[in-house]
Amino acid sequence: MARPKSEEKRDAILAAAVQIIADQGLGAPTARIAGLAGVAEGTLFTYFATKDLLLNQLYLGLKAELRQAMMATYPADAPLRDRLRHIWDRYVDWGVHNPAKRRTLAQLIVSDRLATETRALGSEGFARIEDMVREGVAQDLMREHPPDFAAAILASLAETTIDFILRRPDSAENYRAAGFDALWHAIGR
Amino acid sequence: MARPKSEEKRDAILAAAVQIIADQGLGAPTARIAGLAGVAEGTLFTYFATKDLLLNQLYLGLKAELRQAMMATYPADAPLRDRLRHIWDRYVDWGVHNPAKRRTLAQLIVSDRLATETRALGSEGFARIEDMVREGVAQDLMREHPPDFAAAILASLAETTIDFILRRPDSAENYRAAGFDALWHAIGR
Amino acid sequence: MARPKSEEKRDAILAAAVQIIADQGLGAPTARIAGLAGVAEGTLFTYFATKDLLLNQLYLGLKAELRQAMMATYPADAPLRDRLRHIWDRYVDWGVHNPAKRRTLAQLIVSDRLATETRALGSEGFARIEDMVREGVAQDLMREHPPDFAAAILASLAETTIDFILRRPDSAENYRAAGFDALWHAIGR
Amino acid sequence: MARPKSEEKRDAILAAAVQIIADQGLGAPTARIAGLAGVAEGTLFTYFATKDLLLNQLYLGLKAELRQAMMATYPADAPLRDRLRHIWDRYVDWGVHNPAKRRTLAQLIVSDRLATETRALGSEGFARIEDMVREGVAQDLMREHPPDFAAAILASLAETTIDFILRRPDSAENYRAAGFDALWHAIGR
DNA sequence: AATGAATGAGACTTCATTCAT
DNA sequence: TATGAATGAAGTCTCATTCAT
Repeated sequence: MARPKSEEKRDAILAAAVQIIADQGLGAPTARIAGLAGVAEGTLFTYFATKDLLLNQLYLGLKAELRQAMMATYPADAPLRDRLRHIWDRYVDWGVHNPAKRRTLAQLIVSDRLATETRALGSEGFARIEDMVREGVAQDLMREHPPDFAAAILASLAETTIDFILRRPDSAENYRAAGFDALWHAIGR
Repeated sequence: MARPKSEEKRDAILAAAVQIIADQGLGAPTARIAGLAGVAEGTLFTYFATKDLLLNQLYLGLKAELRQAMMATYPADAPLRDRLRHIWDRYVDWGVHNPAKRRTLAQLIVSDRLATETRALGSEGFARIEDMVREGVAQDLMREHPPDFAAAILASLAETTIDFILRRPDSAENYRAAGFDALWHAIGR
Repeated sequence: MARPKSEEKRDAILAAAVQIIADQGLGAPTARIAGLAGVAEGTLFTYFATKDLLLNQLYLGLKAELRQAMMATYPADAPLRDRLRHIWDRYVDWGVHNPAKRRTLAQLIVSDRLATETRALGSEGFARIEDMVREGVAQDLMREHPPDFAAAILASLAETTIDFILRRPDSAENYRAAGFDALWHAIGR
Repeated sequence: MARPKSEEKRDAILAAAVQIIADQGLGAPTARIAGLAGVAEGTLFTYFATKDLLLNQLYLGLKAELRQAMMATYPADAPLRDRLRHIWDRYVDWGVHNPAKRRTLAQLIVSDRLATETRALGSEGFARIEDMVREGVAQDLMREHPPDFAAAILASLAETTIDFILRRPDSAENYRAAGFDALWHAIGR
C-alpha cells in the first residue's frame, strides 16, 4: 500500500502550525508551516486539503487537548469544591505551560475561518463542568446560574488568570488561588 | 495645501474598517475598506500611511469609545456598588449595541499587528475602576485583589455576559444582572 | 481620474497572448504573456480579471478581426460568384498572413474554456455568407444546402486550403484557386 | 519479471484518457486519468513514461482506429464513387458515434504536444484515398487536384458534416448525404 | 488632496514525476 | 509490478503600496 500517511507527519504539521500562527497570526504562509514541520510545501496538502481545513483541525485538536488536560486525574469522588479546583488548576496550568497553543486558539476563536460545525464540535465537552454546576445548585452550594453561563465564567476567569500569571510569573501561585477564589464566590455560595 | 484632509473622510475610513474587518477579518483588503468608505484606494493611504497604522488607530479609537461609553453619566457621588454597577451596565450595553466594533476589537487584540506602545495606550484609562477597587478594599467592601486584576475580572465577565446576551437577547436583563451579581461576589465581599 | 486604462495596453496584452499561445498552447503562463506585452504580471489582471476572461475576449477579438478582413472592400454589386470569391480570398489571405492568430483561434475553438455565450457571439456574423447562399439558391445558381451548412463548408475548405498554402507557399495561388473551385462546385451548381 | 505489464491496463489508461481529456482538455491531471482507469497514480507511469508520451500514443491509437473504421468492409471491387461513399460513411459514422474520441483527437491535433514524428506517422494511411483520387483523375471521373489535397478536403468536409449531425441528430441522414454530395462535386467531375 | 492604474512580491494550490513500501 | 505519499517547481491571482494624472 505504498507509504502509509504518517500520523507523525500530520502531528508535525499541526505542531508547526501552532508555533507559526502563534507568532505570525493566521495569515502565516502554509509554506512556512511546512518548512518548520520538515515536509515539502506540497506535502502539507496531502494531509490537509486546504489551509482552512488545517485551521479547523487545529482548532479541534487544541480544544480536545485542553479538555483532556482539564480532565486528567479528575478526582471523581472528591467534594465538589475540590473537583472544581482540580479543573481550575488543570486549565490554568495548561494555559500557562502552552502559551503558543493558547495564543493560536485565541486567534482561531475570533477568526472567521472556523466552520459553524467546527465551532459547535469544539464547544462540546464542557458538559462535566455544567454537571457540577447542576449538582452544586441542587445541594445549595452554588448560586443559581444557567449551567453554561457558569461554565463560561470559569473559562473567562481562568483566561484572565493565565494572562496575569504569564505577565508576572513570580506571583503565579497567588493569581491561581485568587482567581479560584473569585470564581468560587462568583458562582458558589 | 489645496484641500485639507477631511476629518469626515478619516472617520468614514475607520467606520468602514470596522464593518469590513468584523466580517472578513484583519486580512480584509484595504481596497475593500476604501470602497465602503467611499474613497479611492489610494486616498486611504493619505489618511493612514500603512495598513498597520490604520489598524493601530482603529484599536485606539475603539478603546477610547468604549471608555467614554463606560464613563458617560458616571454618578461620581453614588455609593461604590452603584458606581460599579453603572460602569458594568455601560460596558455591557456598548458591547451589545456595537457587535461589529466589538468583534473588530477582539480581532485586533489577539492579532500581532498592534505595536507594544499601542497596546499600552489602549489599556490605560481603566484607572477609574482600579481606584474604585482600592477604595472598596480600604472600606472593607471588597476582597483584597490587586486592583488591575479586579479590573480585568470585570472586563472578562462583561465580555462573557455580552456573548450570552447576544446569543439569547430575550434574557438580556437576566444575564446582565446575573453577570453583575457574579462580579460583585467575585471581587466584593 | 488617475491614469485611464489604456486601450494600448489592453491590445498589447491581447497581441502578446496570441503570440505566446500560438506556440505554447493555452497552458501558457499569464506571466509570460504579461512579460511579452511589457506590463507587470499583476497589470494583466486589471485588464482581464481572470485568464479565462482573457481567453474569451481573445476569441471574440480574433473572430471579429477575421470577419472584418473577410468583409473589407466587399463588392456588394458584383455577381454572386465574384462576391463569394472575394470573401474566399480575404479569408484565405487572412489565414495565410496571420498564422499565429489562426493557430491560437484553433486552440480556443477546441478548448473547454470558452463560455457558451462567447461561442454563440463568435459564430454570429457569418450571416452575409448565409444570405449569399439563399440568394444563390433562389437564383438557381447554388445547390440547395442549408445556408449555415454551406457557410461551414466554406470555412472548412478555406482552412484546409490555408494549411496547404502554409506548407507549400510556392503553390499558394494554385491552392487558393483550386480550393475555391472545389467550394464552388461543392455548393454551387 | 514478476507480473508482465498488462495490455488490459494500458488500454484502460488510454480509454480513461480519452474520456477525461474530452471534457477537461489536455491539461487534465494524470492522476484523474489513472483514477478513472482504476490504477494508481504511479502505475500510469510504468505504462507511459511521461504524459507527453501518453498523449502521443493516444493520438496514434485514435488515428489508427479511425483508419480501421474507415477501411472496414471496404468494397475493393465496387465502382469508384461507391468506394468513396463507403469511406465517407465510415468516417462520418465513426465521428458521430465516438464524440469523445473525436474531441480528444481534435485537441491533440491543435496542441503543441505531438512530436513531429508522431504527427507524420498519424498522417500516413490515407494513402488509399489518395490512390482513389489518382484513379479517378486517370479515368476522368475527378477534377485534377493534388491527391493529398483531395484527401484533406474529404476529411474537412466529413468533420463539418459530423459537427452538424451532432448538433441536429434528427437530420443525420440528410447531412450525411448532403455532405457527400458536396464532396463528390468538390473533387469529382 | 484625490484618483485608480500599475507594480511585483508572495499567497495558496496543483501536478507530473519519483520513490519507499 | 503496483501503490500512493512525497516532492517542489510552477501557475493563477491578490494585495499593500506607489505614482502618474
